[in-house]
Amino acid sequence: MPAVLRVALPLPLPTLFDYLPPVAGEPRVGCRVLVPFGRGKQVGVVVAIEAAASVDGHRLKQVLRLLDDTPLLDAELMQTLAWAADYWLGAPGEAYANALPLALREAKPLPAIDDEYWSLTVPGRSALAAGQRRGGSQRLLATLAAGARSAQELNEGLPGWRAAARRLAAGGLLERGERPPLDRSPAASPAPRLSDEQALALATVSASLGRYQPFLLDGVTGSGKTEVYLGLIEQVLAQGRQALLLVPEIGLAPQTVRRLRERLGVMVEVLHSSLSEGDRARAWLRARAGSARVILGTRSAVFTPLPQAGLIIVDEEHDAAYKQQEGFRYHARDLALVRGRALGVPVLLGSGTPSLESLANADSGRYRRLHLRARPGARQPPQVQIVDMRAQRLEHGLSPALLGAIAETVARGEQALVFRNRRGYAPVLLCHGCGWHAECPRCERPLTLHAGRRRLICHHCDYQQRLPAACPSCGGIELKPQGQGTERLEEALVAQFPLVPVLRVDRETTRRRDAFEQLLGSLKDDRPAILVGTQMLAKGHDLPNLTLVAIVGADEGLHSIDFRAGERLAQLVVQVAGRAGRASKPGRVLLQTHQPEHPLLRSLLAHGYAAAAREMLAERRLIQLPPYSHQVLLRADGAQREQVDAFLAEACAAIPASAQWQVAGPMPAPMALRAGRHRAQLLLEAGSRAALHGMLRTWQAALLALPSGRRLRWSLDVDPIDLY
DNA sequence: AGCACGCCGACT
DNA sequence: GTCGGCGTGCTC
Repeated sequence: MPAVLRVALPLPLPTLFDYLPPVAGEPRVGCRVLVPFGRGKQVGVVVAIEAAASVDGHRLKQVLRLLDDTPLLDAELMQTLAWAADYWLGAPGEAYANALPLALREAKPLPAIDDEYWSLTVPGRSALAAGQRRGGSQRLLATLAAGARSAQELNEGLPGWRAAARRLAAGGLLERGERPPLDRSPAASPAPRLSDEQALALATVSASLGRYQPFLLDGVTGSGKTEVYLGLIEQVLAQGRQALLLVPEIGLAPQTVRRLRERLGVMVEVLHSSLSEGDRARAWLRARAGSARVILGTRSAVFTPLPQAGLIIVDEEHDAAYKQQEGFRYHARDLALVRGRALGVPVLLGSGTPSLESLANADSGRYRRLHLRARPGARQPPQVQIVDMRAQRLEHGLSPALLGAIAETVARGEQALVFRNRRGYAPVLLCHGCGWHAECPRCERPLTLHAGRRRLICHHCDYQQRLPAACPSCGGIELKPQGQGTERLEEALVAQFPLVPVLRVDRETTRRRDAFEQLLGSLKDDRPAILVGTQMLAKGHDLPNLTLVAIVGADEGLHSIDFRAGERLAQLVVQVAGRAGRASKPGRVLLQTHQPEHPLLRSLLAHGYAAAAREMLAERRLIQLPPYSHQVLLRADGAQREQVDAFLAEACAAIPASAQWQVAGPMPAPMALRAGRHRAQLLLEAGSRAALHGMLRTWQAALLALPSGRRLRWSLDVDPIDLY
């Protein structure tokens, strides 16, 4: 009886496809196959080998070609991917498509696993010694004289080296190789002395190596989490095993890579979206081969094969960047835990401001908790103080108390950071003549004034228009910016402190690749400066001379409909505040607010994040919100409101009645109109995850069958992290 | 998702 | 009389 191959194809379809085995080769589960599909061809992954097809035999086509002799995806990854597709309601093929780098989803031979290495030839050495070359060629020769380098290393250290390499290789001065030469063995630098808390955390996780155990490492920025990670990775390497380190965004990666390389003395593979597809594939394959020992990456790196897994670390586990917000809506932190269980390795979640989900898991005993409270180097926690904005005479949104504190700081030769989570000049442009304000025609939300570019821009859909000279409604010229964005704060601070450099850090000022790095790099030294910026400033570079952090207008989110607004605000405040003060210089944090008596702020400032989180958890438990209930959100958007409403009404009717779940909505989305499309949603909540999950696939199938769903866009989000 | 098939409007 | 709009259905 001929076997049938069940194949996952990279399409957003809820089904797998059956094929007859190829003429040649022995396909196994986890192998890629090239198959005919419709009029074209697709690369799929063999998910199962069955005795009988699930469709009529005459519809079966034959696999064109087996692409892998041995499975590209091992049993653990196959199992985890199937679990993930099921849990997050993904199309089966989409999970595989997310796991495989693009270059591995083509019907081509696997790229060579060894990196490209360049070294000097004997004539090359003579040429260097004779000083025959200049400029880029000379620099490249000098670099390689110290030992062969990989293309990756040269990219980092010598931009534009490739043209020089081509010239020199043509002259026989250089030679290109494929495998690491033997003379490369970067010496590991010694570990610093650990604090008692660090040593305890290290020993506790270390005792669990070799089996699954989740840990929540609670430690603010600067508390030495990274040293704990490094110590553990060192032990994992010593056991001949691999370590996977996930970070929320790659902006944090360059410094982390450098630190890992210097400390561990091994190559660190970096996997992230801005890598070239070839490099991504090579890194992925090296992990699969086991030659990559330490893998550092963002969300999608959670799919890296780990045949000799020893440890998985998720840094800044509370960060929303771990949740994919489109297509296959998986959560990399949650998936890391699933993989840890399947691989039988500990999973270490680190954060100074853990998510309420993780805190609840620690409370219930599912995670073991580790604390890093003391700051090494006897660093004092910053002193946080509320500035009541009511009844204050404001200077462009800055209170006298705040300006005074900045003045004192720069007078001492130190640096101040003004944090405002809103870019542009002003969030609203208002006509004092008639009350008209500039609004986005496609979102019906106020347009943000960007004074430098003389434009009004919608921050939701990027609609832009020129700044009107007069009110389009009454013709008056009393158009007044309302509220403050970073651009306006910068202007106000420049006017107020003409002798101090004021640097603005937001998407506008850092559009160039490494402008951000450069900007922050220039603040390393001991001169006074004032930084103004958005979220981008919340993490990243260590600024030793920064002693004052002023948070402006962060409390606006407290009125949001999203029940996670408070949690996010608390995390943001703590992360931003953590940037103040280093070693010898104590830090100070000012929180300027209209709601000084708000319970969350009071609790946060009086007792810290842990206490505030505890109160928020108690509240969530009381009103049965996550993590004490489970949610699935059906979002829909379409050109006409009626379409959207009709679809959601039918979707709602398709939910079987049960006491095990509750339905909220259909209701308009918090942004009911965005980029000209009407948006609405339906929320499903349940106390039991299993009960909820039991009905989801059936419901999804019912939704797919609804004709009203075909003319609009809709998606199901399991465990949504925001309600937008 | 991509692509074909299939019936109704403004054009060389 | 056609070219082409996107609604509908299918892909093993």
